[in-house]
Formats: sequence, C-alpha cells, structure tokens
Amino acid sequence: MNDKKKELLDLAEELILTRGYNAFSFQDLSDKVGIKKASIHYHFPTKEKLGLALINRYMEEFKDWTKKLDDQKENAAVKIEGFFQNYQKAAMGEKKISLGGILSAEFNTLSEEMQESLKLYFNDRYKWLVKTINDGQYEGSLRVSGAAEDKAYMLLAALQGALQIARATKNREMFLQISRELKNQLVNGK
Amino acid sequence: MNDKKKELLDLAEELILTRGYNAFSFQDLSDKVGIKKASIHYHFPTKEKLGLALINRYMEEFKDWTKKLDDQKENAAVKIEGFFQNYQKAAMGEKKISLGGILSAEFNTLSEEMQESLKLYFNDRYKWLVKTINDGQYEGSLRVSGAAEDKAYMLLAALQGALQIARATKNREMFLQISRELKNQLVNGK
DNA sequence: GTCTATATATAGATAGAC
DNA sequence: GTCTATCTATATATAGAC
Repeated sequence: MNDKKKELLDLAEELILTRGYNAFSFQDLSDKVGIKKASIHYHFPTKEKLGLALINRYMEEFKDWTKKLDDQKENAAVKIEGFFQNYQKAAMGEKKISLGGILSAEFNTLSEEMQESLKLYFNDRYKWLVKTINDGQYEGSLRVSGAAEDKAYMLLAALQGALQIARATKNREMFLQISRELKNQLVNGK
Repeated sequence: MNDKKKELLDLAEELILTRGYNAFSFQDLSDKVGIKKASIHYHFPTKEKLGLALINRYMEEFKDWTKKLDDQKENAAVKIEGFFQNYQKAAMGEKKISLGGILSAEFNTLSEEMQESLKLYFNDRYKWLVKTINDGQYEGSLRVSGAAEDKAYMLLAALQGALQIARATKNREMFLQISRELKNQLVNGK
C-alpha cells in the first residue's frame, strides 16, 4: 500500500470511529488530505472498497498483535490484560468506540460483503478469547468458572457495551469499574 | 399526540432501529406513511425534533413500565427478569439493537440536545438498576456480591454489547448465554 | 496521480396554494 | 393538514485533460 493510500485509510479510520461509516464522506477525506475528492477514487474506487480495506486492516492488525504475544511466549493472563488495555485506550480517548461497535450499529446499511467481513471480525476476536481463556485455565494463570466459550462471550459483550455507554454518558470511571469486575471473574473463578 | 404524528413516530422508530438515525430520511417516512415529505415538517418541524420526541417517548415508556411493576408490588427479581426480557425481545427479533445502542454509535453527529437526552436515557436505566438491585438485596430476592452500582454497570454494558454482537454475528444463542450468566451473578452472588 | 467538470441522486427545509 | 414547487447543500461516482 502506497503512502497516500495509507494516509487516506488512516484518516478514514479516524472519521469512521468518530462519526460513523455513513456520516463520513470522500469530501471529508479530501479536506484533510489535500487532494480533490475525485482523486480519492483513484486509490479506492468506491466507498465500500475503502470500508472493506479498513475492516481487513483491523483483522490483520489483530492477527499481528496476537502473533507477537505468542512469539514472546506471554501467558494467558498477560494476553487478556493486553486485550483489556486495547479497549481501555479507546475508552479513555475521545472516540470511545470500536470499529465493530460502529459498524454493528450501521449493519443494515452496509453491503453484504462488509456485513460478512464484520462477522469475521467478531468471530476472530471471540475465537482468540476462547483459546486464550482455555490456555489460561490449563497453565493456571487464569481461574474461570464455567465454560471458556461463555466467559468469552461475556467479556466481548461487556467491553463493547462499556465503550458504547461510556461514549453517551461521558463516564470513564464506568469503563474502569466494569474492567475490574470482569478481570476479577477471570482470576478468581467467579 | 394526534394519530398521524404517532404513526410517523412509530415508523421513524422502526427505521432508526433498523438503519440508524442518519441513514433514515423524511422520504422514507413519506413512502411508508403516504403523505409527501414536505407534509412531515408540519408534524415535526425538523428531523432533530423527531429524534428528540423519540428519545423522550422511550424514556416515558420506561418510566411507565417501572411504575407498573411498582404498582403491582413485584419483587426486585421479577423486575430484573422483566428488564432482561425487554432486551431479549430485541435480540430475538430482526432489529437486534436498542435506541441507546444506535444513537451512541452516531453520538458525535447528533445535536447537543439529543446528546444530552441520550445521556439521561442511559442514566435513567442505570439508576433504576441500582435501586432495584439494592431493593433485591434488602428483601432477599437477589444475592449480589459487591456494590449494586458496579453490578448495574456490568448488566447494562453486557446487555447492550450482547445486542450489538448478536446483530453482527446473527448469533441469538450468544445473547441467551450472556443472559444466563448475568442472571446467575445476580442470584448466586457471584 | 491529480485535476476540472459534470452526472445523478438524495438530503433537510421552506413558501405559498388549496 | 397536505399539496406542488423550489432552494440549497451534499453525496457517490465517472469522463477526460494534464
């Protein structure tokens, strides 16, 4: 990916996380990146291609992130803590939403291909959580009551929901409290 | 509120929960309700007024719903079960989102007044949960470990997030599983 | 790669007739 | 209350020059 294309994707990411996929435009990109909006179509033929590129990049980044943890031979507790930190960064910042959060809300207005990619995005994260929680049980760095599958669902839903409510209520403390509670469930088997 | 106005608000609710606030238009309403889009401005001068009317109606409905439970002298466990059922209806249906969920995602594109109303919407629900959990502890219908405030946060976030993920993954079972787990935490003190 | 110009569609909103 | 007509703004996208 060339520099201009990457720059456009970075800006699109910023705009989508702030305003949503439907509420950002090629004109917004043009204003910020300094080329005319018609020129953006050279890099991304359609808005949908741009949207797909962004979801795919998110999935790549997640894969890279998890691979790095594997390479460093981190234990499951450290990995899960990193997962929390990723959400916490979002919660403490201005945007307070995840790509999955915004695109789920706009789900029914997205193309079939984007819908399918979004489903994969969530499934990737879910599967990683299940595996990591199971690893943690086995190695002893986590103590979880019940099935890893169920705890993974809960974790993902609560973190996504916490971001959502944090945005609307501007309440950062809430996110931290939910975080503490979830972590407690993961190490004390509650 | 006259019939036509109510009809418009009902349709707007349907459209907003399906496509989002920014992605529905007065033209959409016009197509379905059978009057020209210019005529809709007679009932709602601006789109924002319509949005505000919808949030306010949601808050009124919630107040009526909680009042009915109070009048029937239901215990806290029954009330909380009803709260779960409200979410479950959404999760099992086609829309799979709450008004708060969609408007949080679009938060930064909303008027200040709508943002403020949305904050109240969440705070109303949060305060009711705190009070109900505390009542449940006192009367013995619920057994919760830790502060009611913390459990209320968790409950709200997990249910909102569960709806969000259910929409994108088309996974209804996930919602039920999260529901079971949350209820377990509320009666077994975990 | 980026430009100007343009096509086509749709948005929210208003004026004024009926 | 609802209509037609219209305004103004903006959207995604394409053609063709440079």
